[in-house]
Amino acid sequence: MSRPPSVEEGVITCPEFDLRMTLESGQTFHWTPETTGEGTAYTGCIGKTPFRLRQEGNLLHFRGGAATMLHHYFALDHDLELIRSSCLGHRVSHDSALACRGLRIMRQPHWECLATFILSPMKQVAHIRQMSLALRSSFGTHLPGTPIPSFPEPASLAAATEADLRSCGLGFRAKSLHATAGLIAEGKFDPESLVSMSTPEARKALCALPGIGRKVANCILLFAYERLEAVPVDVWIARILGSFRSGKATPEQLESYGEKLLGPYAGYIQQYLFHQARTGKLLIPKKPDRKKSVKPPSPVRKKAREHVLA
DNA sequence: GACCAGGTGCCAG
DNA sequence: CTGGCACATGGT
Repeated sequence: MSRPPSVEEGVITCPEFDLRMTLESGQTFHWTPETTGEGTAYTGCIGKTPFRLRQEGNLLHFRGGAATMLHHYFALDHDLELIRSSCLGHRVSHDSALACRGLRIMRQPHWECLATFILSPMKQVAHIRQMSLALRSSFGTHLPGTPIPSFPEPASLAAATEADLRSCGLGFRAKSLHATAGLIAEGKFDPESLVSMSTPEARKALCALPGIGRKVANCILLFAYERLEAVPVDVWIARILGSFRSGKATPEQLESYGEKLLGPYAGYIQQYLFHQARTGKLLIPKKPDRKKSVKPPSPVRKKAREHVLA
C-alpha cells in the first residue's frame, strides 16, 4: 500500500520569519495553535491544501502541501531589511519595525481574505476568528489531515440563507457577505480581475461591494493583493497616526497622512505599529475623549425607539 | 452592566 | 461636506 498521495513533509529555511507573530497579527484568522512536545504547531490550510506548521529557529517544518506554496503564502521573498529601512526617518515606526522582526505581510487567497474582512467591522480579532471558523465548519470542505475545513466557496455561501450565516454569529455582516458571495457566484464580480488593476482602481472596485468601505478595502488590498502601500485606518491606526499630528482629521486624511509619513511600504509599517499598539507595547494617548463631556440638560438623548413590551 | 471592537451606510442639517 | 446614529455580538 502506498502512502497517501501528495502529502509532503519537509523543512524550509525561513530567515527573518516569525510564524506566531505573523499568524496572530490580525491579517489571517483561522490558524489554530496546539502545544506539542516540540513546541507550538499551527494547523490550518492554504486554500484547499491542509498544512501543519512548526517553526524551529530559522527552520519551518511542515506537513501537507508543497514548500513553494508556503514560500509564496508567507512572502518569504519580501526584503524585510529594505522595508524596515524605508521608515528610518521616523523613530516610533522604525522602533516598531525592529520590535516586529519576522512579521510578514502574507499573500492570502483573494476570496477568503475578502470575505473574512467583510466580517471585521466592529469586531475584535478573536471574534473574527470565531466567525471565520464557524463559517468553515458549516459551509467549508472538510479536508483530511486537519480539523480546520477550507473556507467556503462563494457559491456555497450564496446558496445558504442569510439566517444560516447569522447563526454563525455574523450579526449584521451576514447581509453583506451573502450579497457579495451572490455577486461573485453569478459572475458579476471577479476577485481575480483586481490583479491587473492599479491600486486606486482596485480599491474603487472593492468599495462598490456591499459592506466594504475604504478601511476594509485597504485590508484586502494589503493582505491578499500585495499592495504594500495600502494603509487601513481602523480605530488603532487612527489613534496612532492622530497622536503624530495635531488637530482633528477624517479617516481619509489620516490615510494619506500615513501613506506619506510611512513611505512606499506604508502598509507594512502600519502593521508593525498596529501590532505593537494592540499588544500594549506602544503607548498611545487615551482616546480623544468619549462622551464624558458635559451632558446637555436636554433629556432627549437617543431616538425614542423603545418597543413597548407588555 | 457599561464599554469596546482592524466600520459602513444612510440621513439630516 | 460633516456629524450623528443604527446595525449584532461577545469578551473584559
